[in-house]
Amino acid sequence: MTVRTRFAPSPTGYLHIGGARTALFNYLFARHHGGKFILRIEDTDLERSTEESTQAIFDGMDWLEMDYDEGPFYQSKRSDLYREAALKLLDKGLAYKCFCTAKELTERREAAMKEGRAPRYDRRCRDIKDAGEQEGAPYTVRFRIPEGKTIFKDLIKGPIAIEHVEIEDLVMLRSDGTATYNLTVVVDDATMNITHVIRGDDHINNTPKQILMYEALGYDLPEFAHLPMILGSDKKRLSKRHGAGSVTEYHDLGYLSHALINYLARLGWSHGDDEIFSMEELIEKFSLDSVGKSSGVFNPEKLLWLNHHYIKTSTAKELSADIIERLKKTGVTVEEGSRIEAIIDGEKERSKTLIEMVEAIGFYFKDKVEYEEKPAKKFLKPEKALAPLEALREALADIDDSSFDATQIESAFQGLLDKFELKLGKLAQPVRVALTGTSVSPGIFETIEAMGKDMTIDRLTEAISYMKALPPSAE
RNA sequence: GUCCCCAUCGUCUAGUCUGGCCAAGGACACCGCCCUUUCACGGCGGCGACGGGGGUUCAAAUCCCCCUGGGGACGCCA
Repeated sequence: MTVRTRFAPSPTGYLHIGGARTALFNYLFARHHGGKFILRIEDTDLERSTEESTQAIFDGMDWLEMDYDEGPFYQSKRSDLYREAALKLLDKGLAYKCFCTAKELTERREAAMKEGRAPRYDRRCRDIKDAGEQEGAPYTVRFRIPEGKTIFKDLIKGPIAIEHVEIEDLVMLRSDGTATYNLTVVVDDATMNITHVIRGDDHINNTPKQILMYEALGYDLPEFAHLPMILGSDKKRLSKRHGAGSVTEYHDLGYLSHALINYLARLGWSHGDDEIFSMEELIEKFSLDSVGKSSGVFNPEKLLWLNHHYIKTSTAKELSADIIERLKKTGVTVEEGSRIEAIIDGEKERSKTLIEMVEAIGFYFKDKVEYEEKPAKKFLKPEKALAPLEALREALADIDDSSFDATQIESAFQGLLDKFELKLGKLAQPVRVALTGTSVSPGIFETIEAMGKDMTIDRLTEAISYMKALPPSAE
């Protein structure tokens, strides 16, 4: 039997961290077993479902590169199927009509809560004989929960038993005739031949209800696997409060999609002491046996570390399109090619996000350098830096345009160090400030190479003028 | 309130099923040192946990029970 899993979000918001991990585990499990992964949009709640949310979910799936084999299916287009199933149960006496109004139910529930009783439906319409009298009145269809208890073996949590007295006779069809979640899920998972239902453990309590419905409808049961929740740093269920909500927001924040994938995979699942996994490795190694039972706290620091790791190990070529796009948004137009790649290579090891990288390389594209106050004051001192910088400008000008590379630049530096009897740091820092405006940048030779001869000389000239214009120092 | 689930460093986790190899390993974060033209990267080291109590056993992080703590569910939401 081929494995078939599904991700079934309701389009009432974007694809968030928790949903993305559920999708990922379904995806990995299906791929690992050479099965199918299906996307289903659970949009039976017309009030809250929106097209924007549906699109946001697609965007998230796309960004994370989780491709699905079938779907997207929309529950809103399958209402006949659900209705048919509900009517069948009604016919067989496994479901019944309930004439209680929503208002009555809410009142009773609140009263029960207040008195410390279980806020469960009291089954008052279960056996009414005079249903005929109610003819014409709106009603819902409720599933008749039988006596006994349900035990199922969860692939992650192990055996779980729930007494039926704890389960209420749930509404399957609303008074407007539309189906509710527990019915749609069962009908869809059964008719789509889902073999493994992998979802958040907030659904554990729904599982016995659904198993009972599978049985009532005569369907074969799938396997169930309930994933532990992801919590925020306050140990509360993860929400927007804890940082970015939508996964695509992480793209905007400069994260690589694979960093998020790797992070999400390791939150709740492990493979010995390994931390870094390519998608291929995840597919190869993923197993529900290695999924933990306890909930995990979302740790942005570790995500950041992974992001940094993947930036470091990406090639400049791989990053360049994204970086160029981001530069464009800051008003800088750059062509693809070796120059931007050299710039990216210089910055890869020190940028934890692509946003940081764009900020860090901004100096290459500005018309004029803006000196930060502290470094300028410290390093652009005429009495120390003026002569070396002037000499450097000449030495660099002497290098042939075609061989203006780090090696040539380094030997130009070396000549000056000997002449002025300076250590490299004493020369590199003033140069760095002159070129970048800050005291922090990649290696100075690489920076000069990436900047190019003309711009380097222009900026050295600017720094020289700047120092000359300075009032005489008291030192 | 009732039911369900869970419990190893601050966090993610290995180890738990199949008790001894665990005076508990790795990773993130943090701290220190080294490398060094700055910042990073990297290297080395440090800090730091089996929630508590009872059992079972020659032996318990590992098995059992209770307590505590945390999470979840109880909708004409999904």
